[in-house]
Amino acid sequence: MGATKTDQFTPRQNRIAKLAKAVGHPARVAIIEHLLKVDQCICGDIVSELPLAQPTVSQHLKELKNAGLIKGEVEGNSICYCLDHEAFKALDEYFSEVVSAKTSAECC
Amino acid sequence: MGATKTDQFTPRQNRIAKLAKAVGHPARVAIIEHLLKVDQCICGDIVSELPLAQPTVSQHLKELKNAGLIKGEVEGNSICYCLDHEAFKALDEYFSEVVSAKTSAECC
DNA sequence: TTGGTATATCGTAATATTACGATATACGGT
DNA sequence: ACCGTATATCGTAATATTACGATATACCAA
Repeated sequence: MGATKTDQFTPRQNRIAKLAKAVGHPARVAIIEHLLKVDQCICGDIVSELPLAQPTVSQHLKELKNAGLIKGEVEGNSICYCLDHEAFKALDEYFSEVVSAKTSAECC
Repeated sequence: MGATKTDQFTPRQNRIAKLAKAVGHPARVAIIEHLLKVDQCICGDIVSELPLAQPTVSQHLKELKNAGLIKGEVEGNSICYCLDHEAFKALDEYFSEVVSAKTSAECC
């Protein structure tokens, strides 16, 4: 026990969960924020922006990439990562749906 | 080591991460979906909708509540939980911002 | 008050995540 | 070829999450 029963849920549920999970760490939120701020692909400098050691940052980047939130490759002596717009759009659409489906029932 | 360094990040980063993390499990996405579908507070029946045992579902509900995504209380022999609209709005706004901040730089 | 039903909590095993030192890899400059 | 810089991977310790059986709690109905 302990492992998530991925196969028991729908592909959509798993996809949203995977994307949201990747956003579910402040370091990764900070990385996303930084990618937005520099308004272009990261070419170095991520580590110095975060209060974490270099291997830890690398690991977070790997998870963001694995979840499909960022894309890019290492280019020579620096990395070139940027946000994957499609993934964020999927999240945006999901939460828009939830918000707009607001029910009239407010018993709590 | 191993614990998230929460105090090293901004409150906003931590808040978004906390909310997103709570969505980051397919069982919890399924619970949210169910809450939307029944279009009202849950009055029983969550366990039978999910492929998980009752204590596990209860634990997931606790986490959703702890993160602020749902609110409600136990009422007699059934629970009365519903989505906390504000929390989802916060997520919606966050991802809208990210999506709309799409940069022209697309080097990857 | 006893029994049935519904949810929560406890305890705990299996697994996953987080963090980082040490080390590997890869490129650019000299 | 060698060095400095930048990123990735390995190994591993600390912690968190996930899942569920057993049990507790709370309510309603008869």
